Amino acid sequence: MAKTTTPNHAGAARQRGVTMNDVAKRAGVSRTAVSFVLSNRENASISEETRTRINEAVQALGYRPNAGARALASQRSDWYGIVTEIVTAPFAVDIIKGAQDQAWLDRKFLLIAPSDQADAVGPNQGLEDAATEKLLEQRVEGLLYAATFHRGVHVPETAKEVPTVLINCFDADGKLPSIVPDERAGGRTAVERLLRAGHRRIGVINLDPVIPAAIGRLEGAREALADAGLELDPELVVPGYATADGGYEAACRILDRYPQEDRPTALFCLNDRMAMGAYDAIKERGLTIPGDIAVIGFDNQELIAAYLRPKLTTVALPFEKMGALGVQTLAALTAGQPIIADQQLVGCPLLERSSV
Amino acid sequence: MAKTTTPNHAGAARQRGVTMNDVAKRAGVSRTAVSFVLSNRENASISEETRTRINEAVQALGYRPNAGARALASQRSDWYGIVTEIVTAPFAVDIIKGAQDQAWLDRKFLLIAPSDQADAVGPNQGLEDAATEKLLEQRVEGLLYAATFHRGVHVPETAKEVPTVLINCFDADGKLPSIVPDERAGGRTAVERLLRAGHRRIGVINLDPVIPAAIGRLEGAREALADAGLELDPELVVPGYATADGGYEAACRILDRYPQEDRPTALFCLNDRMAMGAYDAIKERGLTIPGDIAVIGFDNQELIAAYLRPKLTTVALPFEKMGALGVQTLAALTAGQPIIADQQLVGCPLLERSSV
DNA sequence: GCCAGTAGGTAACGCGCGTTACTTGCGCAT
DNA sequence: ATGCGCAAGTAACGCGCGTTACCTACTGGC
Repeated sequence: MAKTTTPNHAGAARQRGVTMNDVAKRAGVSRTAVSFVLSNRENASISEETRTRINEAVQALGYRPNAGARALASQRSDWYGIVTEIVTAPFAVDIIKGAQDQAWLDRKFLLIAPSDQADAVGPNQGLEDAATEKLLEQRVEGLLYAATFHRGVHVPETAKEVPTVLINCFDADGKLPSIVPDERAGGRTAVERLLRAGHRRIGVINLDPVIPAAIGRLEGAREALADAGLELDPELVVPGYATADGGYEAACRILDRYPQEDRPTALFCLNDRMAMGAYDAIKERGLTIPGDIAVIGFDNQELIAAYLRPKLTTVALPFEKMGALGVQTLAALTAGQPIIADQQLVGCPLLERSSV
Repeated sequence: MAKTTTPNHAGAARQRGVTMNDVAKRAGVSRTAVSFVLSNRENASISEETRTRINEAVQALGYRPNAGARALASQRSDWYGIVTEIVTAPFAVDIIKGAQDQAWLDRKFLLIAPSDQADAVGPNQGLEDAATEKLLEQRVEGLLYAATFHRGVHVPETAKEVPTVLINCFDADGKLPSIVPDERAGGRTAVERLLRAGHRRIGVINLDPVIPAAIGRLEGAREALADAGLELDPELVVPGYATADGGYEAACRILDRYPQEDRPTALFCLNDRMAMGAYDAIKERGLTIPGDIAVIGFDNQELIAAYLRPKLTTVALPFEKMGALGVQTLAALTAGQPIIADQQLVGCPLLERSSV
């Protein structure tokens, strides 16, 4: 039996990688000692001298722990998974940033799985299942679901094997904890800002009235007006498609409907894209912003709000903070701690620019 | 010694997960047989009957393979890693989408690591190193580096232990393969479009002249003009900051400098943000787009280009395609295949809208 | 009646590491 | 001299799985 004893694809360029055994051998100690040093075990007793010898060996060999093996042995992966449509509809990409930053701080790794891979044609649900499945195969310790816009969603059944938190959406049928923007407070903030600038007659360019964003923001607007002893005039609330064109048309309707003295002096646009269209309508009529008409938006879509002329004052959706809070909640959940509430609301800060 | 023999955090909710052994036991076969069935080994001989019995057991128990253990045993992780600043500067997020889609098709998983974590304060380089290190600990089979804008970069030394491909950037000092947009051809495309519409006198709103995007796009513009027997008038090339304001100012300068009959009839803005500002300058002067002045942009920043009024005709940066090509190149590299070229150029398609 | 060949499996090793139980040497009080 | 306690380690098991080498019918050809 004169077989060569190199079962591993030995000739190839891929070197086997240095293991703990190599380090141990070089330092003249047992592998266990190396493991103790590398994982900083308090109680285990290793002399300062061998400790440094081991560390030197690690340096010299360029040893790098194998995360997979570590996960296998320790029964914990240090991974969270996030399944999201954001990768393909990047509007709310800051959620990922916030989540990732927070995960990094916690020494966790965030696995990002897209929820709408065109792997197989079919109803979207199946594809989310595939993404979830893939993440569970990686033995993630917790799952995050993130949506591009605030709405109710259905989460695959399999997800419930592991702690799960929803971000910018909520569980339409179950009891999963979620993190969503405080739309109502945001709407209030926007209108209060306009009132503070002296406006009494405020037009509202509304979104599709059934979505949570529209419901909440409008409710907040109503509250702010009520606090000032005013009522929201239903005639001044006009709906539009959530686009620049939609905003343009809605603004035209609202501006052309009244004689100058009855015309609203401010417009609350329920998102920045519509505000962008409203700008055009206002400028077309020879009116100035904010001199003749003040405009306030919502969402803080940087690419629009910061580049419009004049720059758009708007209420920001706290994507990054929601992402971070999602990871924090997940950490609490996996640690077995009770969570604060089923649904956590995150405030929407006002961003002052130049349109009010 | 009446110790309880449950070393695992047994009381907790976290069940141990069903393993291959469980499946084997339930199907009344050896674990090896299960492994053979699950990995679809061609040569191994398993009767059709036991095969279905095993599959039934898998279903019944809800068995899910442990990716980490599989990676450990098979010495291949099926992971690629991508290091990128895109997560925090989402302009080019489509690179991730393209890469991820392609990875998914290849049954690979893409680990996304942000390159600018504020983990420790210090020069950016160190942080990229940390991200790279973390990915290598996961034993990724290949590395991708993606930048938000086309430029030269320095890649951490450690990255070179594994096949590496750069996307939307290139190795400033070494020989790593890269995927970048064909800026020159894109510039040519833009100007050819304007020429085709009959324009002879074309103003160019330039970026910082030293960056690859500016150099390439301008060179392409020059070529297109030369093909038509024209020369690029240096006076008509005005630089500006890469913002809406910068575009506004540059457009003002260019529009106010000439009497009407000498005024350029078209503006080639080297990015869409500047085009956005140019729109304002044009409209302010009572001119129409594209009637009096045609405008063409570059980058195809959806949020701007598709929402400007009129919608902006522009040349798109092929982010998604570059991401996909990056993964394909990586696949070739890890398979030991030779790659096509050190630097692959990807074409920039024209997106016709309404501003020309 | 015997051997070769094949279908249908199984035992056992190793991947790299965490962890527990155990061993060894040594100083010190009795 | 003996026993005790502690510092400083080490041997060995198991995590879940891929893989190789082997084993046991059973069939067919001569």
